[in-house]
Amino acid sequence: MPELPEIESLKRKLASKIIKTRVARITTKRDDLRYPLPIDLAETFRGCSIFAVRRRSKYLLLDFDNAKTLVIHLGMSGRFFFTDPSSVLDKHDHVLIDLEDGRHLRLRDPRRFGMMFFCDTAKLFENRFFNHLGVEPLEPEFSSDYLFGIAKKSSAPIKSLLMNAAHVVGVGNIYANEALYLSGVRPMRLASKITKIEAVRLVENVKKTLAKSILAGGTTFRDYVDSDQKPGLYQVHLHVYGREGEPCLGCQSLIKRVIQVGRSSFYCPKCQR
DNA sequence: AAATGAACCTGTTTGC
DNA sequence: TGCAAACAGGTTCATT
Repeated sequence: MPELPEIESLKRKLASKIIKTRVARITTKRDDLRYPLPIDLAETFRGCSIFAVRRRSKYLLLDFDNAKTLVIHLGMSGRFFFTDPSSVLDKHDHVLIDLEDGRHLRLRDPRRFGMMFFCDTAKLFENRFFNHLGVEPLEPEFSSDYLFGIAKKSSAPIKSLLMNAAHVVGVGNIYANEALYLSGVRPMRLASKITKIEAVRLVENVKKTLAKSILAGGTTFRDYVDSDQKPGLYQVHLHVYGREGEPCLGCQSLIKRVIQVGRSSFYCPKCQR
C-alpha cells in the first residue's frame, strides 16, 4: 500500500496528535504478521509515554520514554488509524492501542505483510531492518552525483536501481514509474548508460514527485487512508502508473506495461528512451 | 558483490 | 453468472 509520502503524511499527523500521550493498554488480536509480534509488546509499553514520532525509509518510529522505539511497517495493505474504541472489529484488525486519554489506535492489515516490533532506541539502526539502508531521497545526500556514481557501477536497469533500498530508500513502484516518465528515461534502460543530465533530472523528479505527494497527503491508488481514515489526494497527478493502453499525456502514444523484477513498469514508448 | 526470483498473505479485478 | 487467474503500493532471504 503505502510508499514514503504516505508514511511521511501519517507521521506528521500522528506527531501532532500523540506526542506526550501515554499508552494505557495494547491488545493483540492476531500475532502472525510478516514476523510474529513480540510476546512482551503489551507489557513493554504499558503506561509509557510517546515523546517523538519519526520515519526512516517506510518505517514509522514511535519513541517512548522507556528508551524503546516501537517500529511499524504497513507492508502492502496496512493502515494505522484512530477510531472509536467501541467500533466494530474488522477481521484484519491485529493490534489495538488504547491511549490514557481515551483515544484508540488500530493496526489493520489484510495481507499481513506489515510489521510491528520494538528495540532499544539507542540501537535502532543497528538491527537488520535498518543497517543496510541507503540515503533518504529527500535529503541532500541523494544528489545527481550520488546517483550517477552508483549508476555507473551498476549492471541493473535504472528502475531496479531506484527501487533498491540499499542505494536510496522509499522510492516505491508508483514514484519510480512517475519519476522515470518525467525524466524521459525508460525503466529498463541500463543504469550504467544514464547520462549526467539524466541523473540530474531523475534526482530532481524523484524529489519533486515525493514532495508533491506529501503535500497532497499521500497517494491513494487503491486503499490508502491516513490516521483519520481519509484517503490521500495524489492519484489525480499520476502520468503513467496504472495507465497501460491509455494515451500519454504529452504525445498521445499508448502507455506500455512491462514486468521488471516481478513488478509492473509503465512507460511512454515515445517520450521515454 | 550485486542482482534476480521466490516467498510471505488476502482481496479485488479481469478474462474466459 | 461463476470460477480461475492475474494482479496489487513491500521487504527479506536464498540463489545465481
